[in-house]
Amino acid sequence: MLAVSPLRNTNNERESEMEAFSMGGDEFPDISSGSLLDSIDFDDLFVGINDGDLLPDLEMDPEILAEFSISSGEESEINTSTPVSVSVEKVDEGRVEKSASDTGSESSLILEKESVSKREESAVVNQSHKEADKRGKSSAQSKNQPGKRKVDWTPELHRRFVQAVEQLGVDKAVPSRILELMGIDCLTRHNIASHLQKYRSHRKHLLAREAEAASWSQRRQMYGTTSGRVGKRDVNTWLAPTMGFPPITPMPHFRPLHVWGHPSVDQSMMNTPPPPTPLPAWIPVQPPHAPLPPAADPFWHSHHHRIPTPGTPCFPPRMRPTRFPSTPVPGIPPPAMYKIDPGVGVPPVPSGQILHQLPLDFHPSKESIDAAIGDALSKPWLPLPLGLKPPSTDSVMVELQHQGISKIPPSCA
DNA sequence: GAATGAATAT
DNA sequence: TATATTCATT
Repeated sequence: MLAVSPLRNTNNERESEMEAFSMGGDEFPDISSGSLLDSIDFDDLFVGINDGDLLPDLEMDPEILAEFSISSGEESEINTSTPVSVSVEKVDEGRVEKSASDTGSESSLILEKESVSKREESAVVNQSHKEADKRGKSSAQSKNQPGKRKVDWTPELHRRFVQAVEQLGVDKAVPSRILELMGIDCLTRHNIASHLQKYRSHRKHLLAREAEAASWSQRRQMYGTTSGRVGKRDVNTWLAPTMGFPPITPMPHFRPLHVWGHPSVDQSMMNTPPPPTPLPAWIPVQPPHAPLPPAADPFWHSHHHRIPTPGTPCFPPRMRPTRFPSTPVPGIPPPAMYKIDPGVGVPPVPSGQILHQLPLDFHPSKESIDAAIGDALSKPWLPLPLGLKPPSTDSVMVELQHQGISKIPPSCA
């Protein structure tokens, strides 16, 4: 069972950038435990990603979402020292072939679809048709030769990266060690260094914003604004997800789950209410002072995440939304809106919180919407947040319109 | 010489 | 924008 710590929304980002999200409890495995990461079923965090049926507009096959790609100008090769299934895609003049998988016969896609709970790690190497230059080296040696390969940091690869960084400690994580822990031979220290640079940069950014949020919190207290309630309606007291970027401090007794396989989150984020931020106009039916969806981590907006990545909030599987009319937004086709009736066992999601964006046709049948929503809600871990992008014509926004919600359903325990 | 990380290039 | 590459530093 997950105990939910005081959860607060940190929606203070004006840049549509994912901030932090977390839920957790003291019943998570201790952070100091070496088996912590192993104890987490990361696939639960990615529920929904592999729902190919709901994701018709992916620019790549759903299975690749959990894979990483490396573009190469020549052959591809992956050697893994860890039990990571590796799928190698060769792309040669439009021809794509899967050439390897630890399943021996099935692609990781199939495995992921068939077994949601099974942790599937896979890698994809995409090879471009650029001029090969082996320079007399073996394929392993020539991997990632300058200008030859480009590592595509997919969620899965990033998760492994984060896992390694956390294992080492953010301050002690250096490329060589990270590479070692990741156990993906097709990566080079330079690849890691580059990504680490970005990772640290983002971490620094988060720290700065956290300080800003803390400042806002102080101001709100000074001005007597009660956090968590505006008027008669509760607003967000729940912390938005922290995407795959670094926990700032260890949390020995608080193990929030969040996306990207991040097993931990900065505790300071857990107690920092966001500054009031104007809601984007495209979000219909927003109550006054309703919180924004959590600002998105850059990874959320990468090409891998054109669909929402599952976050931590969870809903009772039995919950079903009911439709309600949406408020038209000039210039933006009104998304199909659903409300989720207030009920017991729903996490403290704020009113107005976007819960799920379903890449459906804009005018799908009621049945298909209901089926899609129902499918989403049936998952113990609902994907969220959905970023701040306006609903596209092929998406359906699901928005929580009610609340009065205070406890975690047993399904999340 | 290798590793690192920041700056810069692509 | 994301990643690769360069370069100064250790």
